[in-house]
Amino acid sequence: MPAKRSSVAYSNPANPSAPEKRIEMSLYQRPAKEAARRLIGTILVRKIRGKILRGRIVETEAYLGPIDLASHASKGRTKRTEVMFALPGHAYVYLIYGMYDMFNIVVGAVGDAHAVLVRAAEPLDGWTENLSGPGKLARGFRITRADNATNLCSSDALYLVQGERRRTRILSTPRIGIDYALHWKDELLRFVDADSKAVSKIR
DNA sequence: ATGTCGATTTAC
DNA sequence: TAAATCGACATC
Repeated sequence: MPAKRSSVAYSNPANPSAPEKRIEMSLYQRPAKEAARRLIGTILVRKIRGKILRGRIVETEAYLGPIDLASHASKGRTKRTEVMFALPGHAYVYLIYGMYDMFNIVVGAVGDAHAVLVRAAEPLDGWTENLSGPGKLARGFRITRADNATNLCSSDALYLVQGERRRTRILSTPRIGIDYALHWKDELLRFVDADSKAVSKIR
């Protein structure tokens, strides 16, 4: 019997009877700058080894495809970047510095190669874990390259749901760790929840 | 086949 | 301030 594929999951401990609404393609189909901003405050859900890990996303960065010198897509369509060019709504996970996996969400239209790097989250449900920083976030959620190309709209193990509806002050800043990217290093493509203590760093 | 370097983290 | 650690990519 295959697992049920539904956009609704009943796993909100704060209110078990309240269905969580899955983030669907309509959000992922937006350009990276817009998607990155809208993803602040949403909840990342990971089901692994019979457990559910949840965290509220508080920091993201937008990567704008081939024209963006900070994006891997600027190197062209390769085996590694193929998912970015072909699969909006799917995960793009890659290894950096030989030891950290980076969790990205492919966004935009097919061929745009836009992506959003998820950089920090607040652990929920009493889960105590430092998720402030992209390497630590992926490690905490047990996300690895094995999760590359996962469909976030249909996977039962990795997906996003709507956060609690509330006003969230969002700040934009330059992106972190891309000083090599010429003028692109100054673009305001990093988004943070201005009131969260879980943001990886101030700037 | 070989050299360079990174969308980071941690320790000194 | 620098090491860790390895795969992607460019170049030879």
